[in-house]
Amino acid sequence: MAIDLNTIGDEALEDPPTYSPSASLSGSPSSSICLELWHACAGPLTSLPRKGGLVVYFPQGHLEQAANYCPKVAYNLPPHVFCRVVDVKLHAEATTDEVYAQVSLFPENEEVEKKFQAGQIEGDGGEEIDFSSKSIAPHMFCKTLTASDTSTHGGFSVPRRAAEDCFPPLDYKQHRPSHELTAKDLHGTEWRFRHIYRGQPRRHLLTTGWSAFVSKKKLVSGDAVLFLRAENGELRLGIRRSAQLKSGSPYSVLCSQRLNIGTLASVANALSSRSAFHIYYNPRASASKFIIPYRKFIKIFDHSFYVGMRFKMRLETEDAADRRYTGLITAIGDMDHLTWPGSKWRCLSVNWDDDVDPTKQNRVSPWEIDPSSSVPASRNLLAPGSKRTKLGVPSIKADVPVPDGSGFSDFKEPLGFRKKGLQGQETLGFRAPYDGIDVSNHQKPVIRGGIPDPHMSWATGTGNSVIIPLGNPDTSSKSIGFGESDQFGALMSSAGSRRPTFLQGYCNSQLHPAKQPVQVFSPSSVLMFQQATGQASCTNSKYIMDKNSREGTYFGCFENANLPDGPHNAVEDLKRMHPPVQLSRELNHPGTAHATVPASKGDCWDGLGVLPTAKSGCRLFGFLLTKGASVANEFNASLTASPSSTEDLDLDASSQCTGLERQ
Amino acid sequence: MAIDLNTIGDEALEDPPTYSPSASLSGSPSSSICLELWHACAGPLTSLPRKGGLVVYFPQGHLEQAANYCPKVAYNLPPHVFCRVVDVKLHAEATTDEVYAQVSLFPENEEVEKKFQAGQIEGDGGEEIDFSSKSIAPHMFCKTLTASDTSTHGGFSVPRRAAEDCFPPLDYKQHRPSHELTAKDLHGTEWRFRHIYRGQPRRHLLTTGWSAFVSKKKLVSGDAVLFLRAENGELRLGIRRSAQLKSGSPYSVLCSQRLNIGTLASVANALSSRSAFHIYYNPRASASKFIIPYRKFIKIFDHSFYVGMRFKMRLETEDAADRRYTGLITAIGDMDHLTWPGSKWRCLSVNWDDDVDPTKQNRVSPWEIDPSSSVPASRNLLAPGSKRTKLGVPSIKADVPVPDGSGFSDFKEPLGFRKKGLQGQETLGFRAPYDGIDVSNHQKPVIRGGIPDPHMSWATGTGNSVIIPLGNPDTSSKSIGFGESDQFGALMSSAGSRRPTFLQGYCNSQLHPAKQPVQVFSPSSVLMFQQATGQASCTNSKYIMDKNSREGTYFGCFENANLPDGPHNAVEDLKRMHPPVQLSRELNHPGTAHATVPASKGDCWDGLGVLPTAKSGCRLFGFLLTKGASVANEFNASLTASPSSTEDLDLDASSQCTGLERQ
DNA sequence: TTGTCGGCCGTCTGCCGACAA
DNA sequence: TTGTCGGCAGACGGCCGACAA
Repeated sequence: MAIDLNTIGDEALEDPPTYSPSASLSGSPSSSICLELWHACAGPLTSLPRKGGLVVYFPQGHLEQAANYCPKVAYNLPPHVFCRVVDVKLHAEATTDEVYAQVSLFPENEEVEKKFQAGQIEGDGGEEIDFSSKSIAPHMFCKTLTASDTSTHGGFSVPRRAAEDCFPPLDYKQHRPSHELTAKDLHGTEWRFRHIYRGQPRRHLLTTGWSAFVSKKKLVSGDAVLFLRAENGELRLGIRRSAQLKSGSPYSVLCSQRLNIGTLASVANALSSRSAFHIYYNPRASASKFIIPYRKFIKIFDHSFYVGMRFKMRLETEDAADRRYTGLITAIGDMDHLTWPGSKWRCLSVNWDDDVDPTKQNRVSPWEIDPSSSVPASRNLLAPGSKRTKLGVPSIKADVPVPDGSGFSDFKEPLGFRKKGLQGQETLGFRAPYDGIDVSNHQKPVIRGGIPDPHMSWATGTGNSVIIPLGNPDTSSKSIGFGESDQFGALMSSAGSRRPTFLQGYCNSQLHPAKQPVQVFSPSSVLMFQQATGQASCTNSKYIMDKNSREGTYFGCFENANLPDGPHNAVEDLKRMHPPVQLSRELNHPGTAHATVPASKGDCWDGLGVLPTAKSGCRLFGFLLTKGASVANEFNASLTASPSSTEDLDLDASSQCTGLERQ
Repeated sequence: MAIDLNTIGDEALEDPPTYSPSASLSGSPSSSICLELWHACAGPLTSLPRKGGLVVYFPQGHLEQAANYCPKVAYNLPPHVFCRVVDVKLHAEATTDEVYAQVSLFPENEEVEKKFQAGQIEGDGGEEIDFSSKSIAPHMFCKTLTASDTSTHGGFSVPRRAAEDCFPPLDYKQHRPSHELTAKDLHGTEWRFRHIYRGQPRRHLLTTGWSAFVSKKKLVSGDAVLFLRAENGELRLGIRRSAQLKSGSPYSVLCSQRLNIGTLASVANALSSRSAFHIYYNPRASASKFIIPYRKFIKIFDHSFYVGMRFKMRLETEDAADRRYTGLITAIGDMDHLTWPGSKWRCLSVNWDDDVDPTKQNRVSPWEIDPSSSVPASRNLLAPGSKRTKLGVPSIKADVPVPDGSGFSDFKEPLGFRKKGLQGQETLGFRAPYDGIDVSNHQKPVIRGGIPDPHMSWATGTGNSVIIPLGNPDTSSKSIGFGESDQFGALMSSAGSRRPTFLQGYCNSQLHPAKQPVQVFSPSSVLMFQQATGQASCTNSKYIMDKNSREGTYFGCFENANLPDGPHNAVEDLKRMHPPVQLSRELNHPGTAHATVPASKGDCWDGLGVLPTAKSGCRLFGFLLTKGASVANEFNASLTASPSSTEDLDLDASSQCTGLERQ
């Protein structure tokens, strides 16, 4: 077993994570998962939470991963669950080699969170093990299989440098040097191949044994295999299936079952009983992680996120390489307000500069992105101080900065919603509070102020975070049927700490029998609590909203529907401050300000999900050996260069049915 | 869809069962299960409860079926659960074609049971659809596959009568008449075969298409296929895998998962909340059904069951044929007294006259067997009236017959237990109460007596049923910490109805929050209740027993451990009445009385699980076409006649791995 | 009547270098 | 440097009647 401990983040070394490498459920108990191999199969962007660390768990993202297999029932779970990582186990599906991790989480209450914020808990901020490129096993390569590689006609063509680096050396003095290789897969199963150096010109090939591997693993062209030489010289062998087959394919039946079995129901159960629960995380099933280190999550409140902001983000490319893309925030708002009000999960709608959008991912979470450093200057210049004056919005309170209401465009919303809107105010969105000149002296008021600063939780939803300092907390809490005002008050005072307590705690479960709906204490979850108690449904809220503020848009179902008139009007005023004119102009011409984008071919990528990927690449020492400048070009080239190769793509050694049966 | 309604029992026609034929979960939604085919695949002995009927559900048997896959946790469930059948759905596993039924049950309370007994509920006594031979589809055949059938070398040899009866006629004037057949499997998938009549001598063969079917269904020699011609002429095609592969094989992964998911936990949940629950019943996974019509179950109290009694019983033979076996009851007692005290599930230990014991089934449930009509006379002559006198056991009460204590032999018990026993009284067992001359005038006291007759529930456990008339119910209930004496009293009075209320009701669940352990009301469950409340553990009972009565044997942990001294001594006296001498003599020579057994080769059958079955048989119109007198001989013959055929048995078209990989 | 075998032929598997991208 | 192809040989699939149980 060669687990490289140096693949673990430096800060974590004080409390070395004791990973529990584990065989898959149906595998032999003696086999164990090689961490390096697991990560190599999981992909370059995969990271894992550290055992003992504090994390935020997003049921919404979890459900998103499992959505293909189980009904979308949220069980009244809060959008953010504050947890400690009890254990992390690495697994691989026995039948498909799909990698997944079993993460055991224990729900924490806000006491721990407060202590952590106050610095009373040191060094376990939930650092995740991000397998940085330096720590990846040095002797490894990953090759996307060609039609020839997967055809029954021949063997596997090994890239020269890969063979020289990873495989035992051959005796090149011989005419056709060859020997037998042995490689272990994730389950510890050994695979033997004949490695030969032959042909004119000479090349490395795997012949005997290769086709058995292909058919047993049901590999098709476009899938990738990776070889990895461990420090003890042992060879490891993993596979990474192509992204196209990921959804809807029957090969992950078992995994789906594992995800399926009471996914969120068991979580809800664990939260109400304050017991540990287990999450199965498939790093290749969904682009976004739904367990995020608390420290990483909290950082999003140190940055401004505003519509029109440029950012960078790492994404996995078609050939499973790590690439940095750039994009533009087009809107900020709840992804599914009815079910997950105030969730930060994928609350940013984005447009990509680059022409490739692997998973059609037009929504990202704030912690996933990297604010582009070249932009803020120009953005600051655009800050419409004059507009604010021009619109004549009253400054409500001098020392409490007010988020402005611009920045949300519903240009992606269906027309049906748009028609409900009124005079261009179709949607409700909020810019980050510290954006612009007016609030420049409030860049970091959080640390200074002992006074609750609700704007820190801007993304919690626009409603309560604005209202509380303006209106009467008691009134608002009563108006929404939140009976336990002392708890609410406790929450308010806790907001005086370094950071606001927006995560959902479960500390008072003793006071409430388990039969009650899951308790939520943060303002952002008030609406959810209403739903649970049945005192007010979101439909009702929406009705009030439509009636009073005519906010009938998709994101219009906000908590502010329950506000008294005063604050509510203030919110409406805020929205008028920044009409979306400037935004939409910028969005319609994304290349104007920052022409880093090549001639956009975004439209032609819609067909990618249908066509097979004949392109291939080889990764060696983190260096992409694939030739060609653009992925798109390479893809097209392979299509035009070998039009007849599609017949090979149909070959599947495991299905040798006769013509009769095929009919 | 051709569901033959005439396959359903006649009595049920007044309320025709609306079966819900259902595709397997992962199958196509349009396909539907053919009832005839389902039953043909399930086996000749399979029966199904009727929708709307009253049944007894045995968690113990359920757990037995699922035991291969899930932990044996009984969740404090009572041994017998009285239910109404809400729905019955037929399914077939998509990947394995395993048939199973989803039975939805609703727990009933004893009120309904009482009404039913009093005749106030008519005509829904839970008749089951027993597919009697007359109702089986007339045009069907089932053939166990030979090595040649499953080899890739050739096709499928169709028995002549089968082909003439089930397949469309060929034009025999042609030299080699042939045409194409189409048959639908359980999922509605069509399979096409070339049917040809050729060879010298002429024979029917399925050639093209056959091997694809074999490899797709992963059939091996020993498995059976069955063809069935529906009334509309459509051909159906099913498979029955050989019994050898049933346990431990990976092919029923999905089914196991379905069984696994909280098998008994969900039942316990449903009982405590009085809601319906769903049972997956695999008719081929276990020999005994665990959902029994109430009427059938209650009949066991009309018959005597005593040690030494001869009986007949239908069992499925090796080649899935329905055969009648005869045997002898060797003991009567709980199968697992610790977990299921008083359970009637397989409470009879038996010895088989016949040399074949397919599932090594040495325990049966009373409703499974048919009392042999030829035996009782001789048995009555053996009734040891003289012995009773000889032992000097006092007659406790003249008009209350006393069960005698003979009849249980522990010759199958491990020695470790035996050593704990004392002077030949190693075990505690009870003969049926109406056995012998002394009680011959009590043959049917149940209907006559308005007085509670505890002996009716002889199998409920020996303790309370003996004690109650002798001792003071209040005393005994207090001594075991049964706090709710009024409920206990209610139970006692309910025992005055036509039949004793031994089934577990759940009518009072409103009074008890769900968090309490499952409520049980019958005397037989007292010990279980103790365990749940923690006031007395079975270990304690055992300790008392060892101390007072020195009953440290396997079946010694009975309720009577808690009895006051008086009745307890009576029980000890009862045990002394019939030392197991006579019984063991009879058991050691099973052939003496009824020499219906051929020269027994029982020992040589131990190896059956290892060797492949090369034997085959063909069933046509319920007539077994297989030649050969004894199954054992046939098996041996095939081994000696074709020693080289074993290489064919190894062939598996789906695994074409190279020699390299095989190593 | 039917299970197994040898004969036979067509297809598939899989190793080789040629060729070209 | 390596993806694909034609050539080639051996393995396998699968249809046939012979033979015998």
